[in-house]
Amino acid sequence: MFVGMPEPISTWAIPLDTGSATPVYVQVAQGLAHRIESGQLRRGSALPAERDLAATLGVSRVTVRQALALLSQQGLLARRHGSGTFVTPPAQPGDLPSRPLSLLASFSEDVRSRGQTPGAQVLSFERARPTAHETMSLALSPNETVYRLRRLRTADGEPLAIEDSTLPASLVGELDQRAVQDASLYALLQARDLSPVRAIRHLRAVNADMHLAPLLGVSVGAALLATDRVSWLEGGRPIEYARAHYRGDRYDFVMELRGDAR
Amino acid sequence: MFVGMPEPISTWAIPLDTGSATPVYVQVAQGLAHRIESGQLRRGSALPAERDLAATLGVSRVTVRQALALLSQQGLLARRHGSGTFVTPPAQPGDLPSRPLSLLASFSEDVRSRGQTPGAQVLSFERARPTAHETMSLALSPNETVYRLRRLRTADGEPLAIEDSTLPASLVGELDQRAVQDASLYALLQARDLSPVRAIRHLRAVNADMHLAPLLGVSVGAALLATDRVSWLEGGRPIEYARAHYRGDRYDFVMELRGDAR
DNA sequence: AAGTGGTCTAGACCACTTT
DNA sequence: AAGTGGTCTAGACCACTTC
Repeated sequence: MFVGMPEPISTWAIPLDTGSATPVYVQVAQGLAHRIESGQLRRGSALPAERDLAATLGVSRVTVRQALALLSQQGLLARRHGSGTFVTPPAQPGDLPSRPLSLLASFSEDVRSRGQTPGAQVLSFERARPTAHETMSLALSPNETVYRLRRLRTADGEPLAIEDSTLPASLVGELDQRAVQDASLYALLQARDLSPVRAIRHLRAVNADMHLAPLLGVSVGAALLATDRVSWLEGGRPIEYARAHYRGDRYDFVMELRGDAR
Repeated sequence: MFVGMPEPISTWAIPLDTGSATPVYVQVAQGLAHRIESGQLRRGSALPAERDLAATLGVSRVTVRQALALLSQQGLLARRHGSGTFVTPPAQPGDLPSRPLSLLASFSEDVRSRGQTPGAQVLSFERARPTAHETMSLALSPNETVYRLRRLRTADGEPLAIEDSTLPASLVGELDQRAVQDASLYALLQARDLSPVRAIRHLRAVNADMHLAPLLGVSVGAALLATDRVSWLEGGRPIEYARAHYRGDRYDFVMELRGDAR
């Protein structure tokens, strides 16, 4: 395809060794990755169309797509249907602004402390019987019921996390969807004198599955920071079990550790 | 392919709506995911060969491969070249054993506290000029040099993390590869009276890139828990900057939070 | 309307694992 | 030797975005 004068096509030439042990699509991916990491391809710049790349490299379009998929999985590229493929070097650890430390803070406080505006959108709300896992985590007795709340959490309007909260109904009293819609859940608990004083939080990294990916606006397989948290009241009774999945590209978790090395 | 009597092929039938808005490969993936999540497919059980699945479903093999790739990205399936495709439901948060809390502990202590045996394999060791990021993190003055150490960290012999450590040469004194080979780095520092008393740690979730994936024995795109940590001595001087990438499927990070809710 | 990425096909050959 | 997943091709049509 001849266009006016965009970029010399020769810029996109990548030496390919078809007889090599490393697959062609990996060679293509490495070639492009090198251009990105060395700064030859600026953030946001567009790649040639798949068909053009295939033609200049002398490989099939499917092979080019395999290479682009590989780089997209790594977060180096973003593909926009009908528009093009663009360079999106992921945020480097080094260029993160130093942020306040996360303590026993709610999502809202956490986001606010980062200088952004928190938001929530209730995806589901129900009163139900607890699962086996919830029963154990919240130290429930048989026949107790729980409130279960799923919210999309946003920062400056952008999806940041999916948060699933479970609270023992017997402890929090009556709760309806309206009460939980706008305000911070912690603020609501605080109003009822149910502020947690201790929490244990697990953090893991997982790949986004088909259910979570569309909710967060990421592609399947994107890295998510998954956290499980159980919070206790002063007296030692569990008040909340919360599981959250944060977008890996939009969130980092900060903690401070003190004490002597042992 | 007719084999003896493995599984009725009809078990693998998935209703496909070729005219639907959702792509066929997604439908296939959802059908398989449902079987896995509902427990119809036990952990470790093998799927039919790609060619067989394609034949029974009436789609091309490429389409089947797209579906399997999707599930593989989510960690539901493991594909073994020459052997087959197997069900590997990822560890659920709920079925993790409760583990001791991570404090200001070294990797070795951390792994040991989980009841496993830590190991290390030095991938590279050098004395060099610091990068701009290292200079800032370690508060170095110009012209200072650093030791840079890259190690594969293992638990019970299995790859668990890649750890990149940077230490100011002026502070730690002479260091050679032998000294750093077997022992814990923290133990070595402790011997020189250089135990950190405070650290700040950032955690994020990232997708494994082409460099890290093979080192950790995971596929490109697998979720990794990335941590950045700066440690300080009693006097407030930075003694170590460490970046680690943990396998998301083998590691979870635990922390305890105290204080009143505010 | 033109250009882009997304999906799908049918077939081929290679590389690895198991028997 | 047989069966498996891995790679690659050439071509087709669809869906979305931009002009």
